[in-house]
Amino acid sequence: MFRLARGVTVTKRADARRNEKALLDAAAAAFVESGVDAPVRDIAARAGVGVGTIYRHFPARNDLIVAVFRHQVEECAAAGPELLATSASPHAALGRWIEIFADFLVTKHGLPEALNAGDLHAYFLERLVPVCAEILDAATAAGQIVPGVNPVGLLRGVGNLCIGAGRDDGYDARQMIGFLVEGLRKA
Amino acid sequence: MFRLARGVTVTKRADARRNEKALLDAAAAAFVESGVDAPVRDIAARAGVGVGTIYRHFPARNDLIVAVFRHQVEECAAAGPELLATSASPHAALGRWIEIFADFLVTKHGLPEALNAGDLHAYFLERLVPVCAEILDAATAAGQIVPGVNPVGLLRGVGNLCIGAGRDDGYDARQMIGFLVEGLRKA
DNA sequence: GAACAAGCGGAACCATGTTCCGCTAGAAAC
DNA sequence: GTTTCTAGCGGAACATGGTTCCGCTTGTTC
Repeated sequence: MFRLARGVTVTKRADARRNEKALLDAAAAAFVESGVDAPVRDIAARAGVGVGTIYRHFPARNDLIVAVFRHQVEECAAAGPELLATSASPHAALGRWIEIFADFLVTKHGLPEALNAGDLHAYFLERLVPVCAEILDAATAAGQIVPGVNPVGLLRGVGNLCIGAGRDDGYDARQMIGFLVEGLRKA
Repeated sequence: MFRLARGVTVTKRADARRNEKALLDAAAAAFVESGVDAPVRDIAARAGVGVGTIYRHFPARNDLIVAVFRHQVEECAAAGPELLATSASPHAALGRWIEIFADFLVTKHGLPEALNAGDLHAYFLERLVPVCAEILDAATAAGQIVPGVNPVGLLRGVGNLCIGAGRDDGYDARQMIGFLVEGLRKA
């Protein structure tokens, strides 16, 4: 993998690279079809590889999940500063950003649940907390929300509220999230 | 079990009654110690019975959970009308009742998660939704909260917010629930 | 084309919920 | 007290899911 003598080769073997791509594609498809709970074996079969191959590329199931959604998390993170710059007010930016975050979660069957169980947090929160903090700071500075709102707490709260959205019982995650954001307002 | 001829006997066998009690006690203890995810086998061992016995008394794991917490759910349900009668305002009653509900969930390791997964809903929600609806109606009628808040949605939202409380990362479920209830207020 | 190890496949392992069935032992009948 | 019947029991066995392991394959280099 890391051939350092005689012409610094740092490339993986061709088949390994191919398999990793195939796995990401297969996982993405499986997640859409069966949710992020799709069994490892199914994903492996879909990609035409053995389970061992999954675990070589992604040491745990969660790592595969993170890899599949990394791009979208990145986009969500990028939306933060942009909204802050273009919105009518920091509180409006906050509301809109949370909406984007929630839309991302709500459309991924089983992701919100998984976020709580596994240690997906590591990456998802690490990437998004600073963005959330920035918006929160701006809104606080503008006197639009109560002081002392913890970005980690807010993100986890919103994530939790997304759980079970999409089952047709009378639960509207977006409405609840709306109430939560509204409740942040300074009285 | 149901001997109807010759002197209507409707009692279970003595050992069966004893085992059911032992199971409830064992489960309660296991839930406190390891959360509601405590393996069925552990509970059986604790009660000194085989797993088969659990499944005869409680057809599914969830039924055991419901049985263990039924009493506390009942208490929570009873608190509703009482609070409505004694609180300064319907919105205050709502806040306090939600607090009681949340306290119940937060102190039961893994219960909020389980509420979403299994079909625990059946009983928990069935019992609590009408109570919540009554308080909500009173608060709406008093013009203290926005109209159209769905009791099922609110209860599930609060339940979701309780997930992961008690892990010492910076998540404060009660704070988030406070924001949510505050967000219900009529602007 | 020989040699080496990166990489592979999938059987095997572990943990969990649930089912099944042969045996045990309450309790009614005498 | 004994017999008889069956409710009820224990726990092996099955299903499903994540993860590990190891002998074999094959890409890559010389």
